[in-house]
Amino acid sequence: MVLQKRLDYGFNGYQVPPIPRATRSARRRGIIRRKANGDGTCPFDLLATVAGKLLGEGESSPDSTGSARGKEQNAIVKDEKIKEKSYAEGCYERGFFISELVSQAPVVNRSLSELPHAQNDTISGPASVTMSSDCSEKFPFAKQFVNGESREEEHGVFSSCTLDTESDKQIKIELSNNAKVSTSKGAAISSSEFPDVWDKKPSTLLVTSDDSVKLSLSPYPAPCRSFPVIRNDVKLDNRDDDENSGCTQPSTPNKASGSAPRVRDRPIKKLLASKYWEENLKSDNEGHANTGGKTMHACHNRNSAYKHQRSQRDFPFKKRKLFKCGSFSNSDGEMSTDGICSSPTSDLHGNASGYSKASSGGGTAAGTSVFNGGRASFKPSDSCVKFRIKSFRVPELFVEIPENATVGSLKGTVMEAVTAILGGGLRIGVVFQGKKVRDDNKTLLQTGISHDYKLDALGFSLEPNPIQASPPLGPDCRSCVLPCDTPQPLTRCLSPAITGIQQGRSDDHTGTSLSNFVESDRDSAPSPHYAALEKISANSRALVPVTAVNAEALAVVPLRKPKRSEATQRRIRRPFSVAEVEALVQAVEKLGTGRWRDVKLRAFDNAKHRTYVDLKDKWKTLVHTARISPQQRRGEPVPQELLDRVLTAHAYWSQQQAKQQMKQPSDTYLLL
DNA sequence: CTTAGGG
DNA sequence: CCCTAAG
Repeated sequence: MVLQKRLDYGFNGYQVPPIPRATRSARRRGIIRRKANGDGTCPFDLLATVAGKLLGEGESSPDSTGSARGKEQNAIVKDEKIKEKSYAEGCYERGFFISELVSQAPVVNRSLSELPHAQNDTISGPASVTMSSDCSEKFPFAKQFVNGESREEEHGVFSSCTLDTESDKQIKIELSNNAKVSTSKGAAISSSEFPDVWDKKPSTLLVTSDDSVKLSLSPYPAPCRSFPVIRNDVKLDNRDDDENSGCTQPSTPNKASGSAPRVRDRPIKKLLASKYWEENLKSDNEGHANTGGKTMHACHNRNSAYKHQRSQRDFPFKKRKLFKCGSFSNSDGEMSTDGICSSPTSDLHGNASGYSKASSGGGTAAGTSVFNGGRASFKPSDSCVKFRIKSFRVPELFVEIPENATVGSLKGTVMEAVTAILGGGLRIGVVFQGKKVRDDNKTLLQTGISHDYKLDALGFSLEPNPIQASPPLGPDCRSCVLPCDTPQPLTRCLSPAITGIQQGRSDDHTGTSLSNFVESDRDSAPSPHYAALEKISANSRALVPVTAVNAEALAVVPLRKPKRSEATQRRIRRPFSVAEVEALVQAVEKLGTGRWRDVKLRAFDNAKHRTYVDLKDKWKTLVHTARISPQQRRGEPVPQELLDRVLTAHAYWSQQQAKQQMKQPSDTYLLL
């Protein structure tokens, strides 16, 4: 048995890098453009699989004339803004795809079952995948929560993971220190429940069926303290008898898990799932140079989020240490996840030091078997680092679709895009102490990621697959991975984007600004407003201590209104090309300075992004450029010949203007 | 809305 | 490029 220390990290969210925005014209054409995804070797494959299923079979498939959307189908969105908005607010909601996925439970089930089973691995403990969605929410996009737990004795990969789209969507990951890096990456997907909080009010519905898995939603009673969010867990179980795949109605709210339809936890499933992911991750990660990470933010709120699509381009993500686990020392191999690692509370309070010592000695046996029981797992002795992924935001997608397309097709298209991304577009990057950890085979301990380390130095990033990576941001964007600061101020943990999302409903300002932001983006063209993004990224805290995610945070965070507000995004800089300069010079030579509107019409009528003010400014800079030494000039060199003409024309028209000036005054004078 | 200029 | 005053 191997003693392991576990680490728990909380992820607040991921931000996915935006995909280059299509030009306006392109947008008009209405075609979706998204990057093809690479191979599906990412942790999200599972999701992708599900999504794929959806697309293929689900009613929700895009083009399908889904009955559900009947009303909407005929609706045609004519206004670009509207379209974007809808995308932004609707389609992109992660709730959207996730919920969709969930609804397709059967698929999930299948995926899991299909996962290769590692023979060597021993799995113990609960292996159940829990998905929950909260129907209570009006939000069309149900929130889903997926919780999977798996355990591997020998490797102790990760215990469990939770994917929650709830307002606080989070994914929690637990790893043992011995876990390999790759594992950790994979782990991101799994999470465990927090005993304390969650268990208290387990309203879990189990849904199962052979082919289909059903989801039930029952809101999790809001945790008293730490988790403000309400969760509903649905567990998926394979039942032969159950053929129905539909989603169970949320009606049965709180059945205790026990009483519930019965949950057969199949450790195997979980394990498989985890393994599956892990493997994918490994393969994916290996050999790939890490390119600029992109971060994905999860959208917490229905509304908000998507206004920032552009910004999604990079997403840094951060993590924080929930609480100091350091005290735990560990344990052996336990992988029991739930108990120990999961619940922040317990860790924080009681277990810590005491256990560690005690257990470290001989905990082996316990560790292994622990898992079966489920609760038993509570061995405090492990030192773990907890991760909590608060949410995922879908990376910016480009969608162009004909105006006469149906809403259904739009949805489908978006789904497709999302699926593609999940399927192969992302990789997980680990950054520790400012360096990317490329060696997937190192253990966390070897890497230095241990419970007693400052997790602040650890960061995760979602990176686009090189293949489909979106260009926009430079390869090196520091902003991609941001380590979290100290866990202290919860408020600080929330990035504007996230915050906005979370509070979107309540905070009008935020919403507005976000939307505006988007709008401006649109106008501006190709490149995203990086600056804005960067800002957001910088401030955002993808990872947050689990404890952090609470009411406190939620309650507090009045989003600070973006000062200049994203709404007023600066237009992107677009250097004038030599050709443009040529056209400008020619026009000015003919029309003179002072008639910028005419110049615009004459030479730049087609360049919507060039306003007459821009032309005037450019002329101003050209004159300046022409007067300085070539060595002092920057940017694309302008042929001297043009600069000479600039000076000549400028001199000429200045003279003309002067003449006019002279005349006027004189006339006036004369009049007087 | 255009110009003109400063920032 | 932005912002603004001024026409």
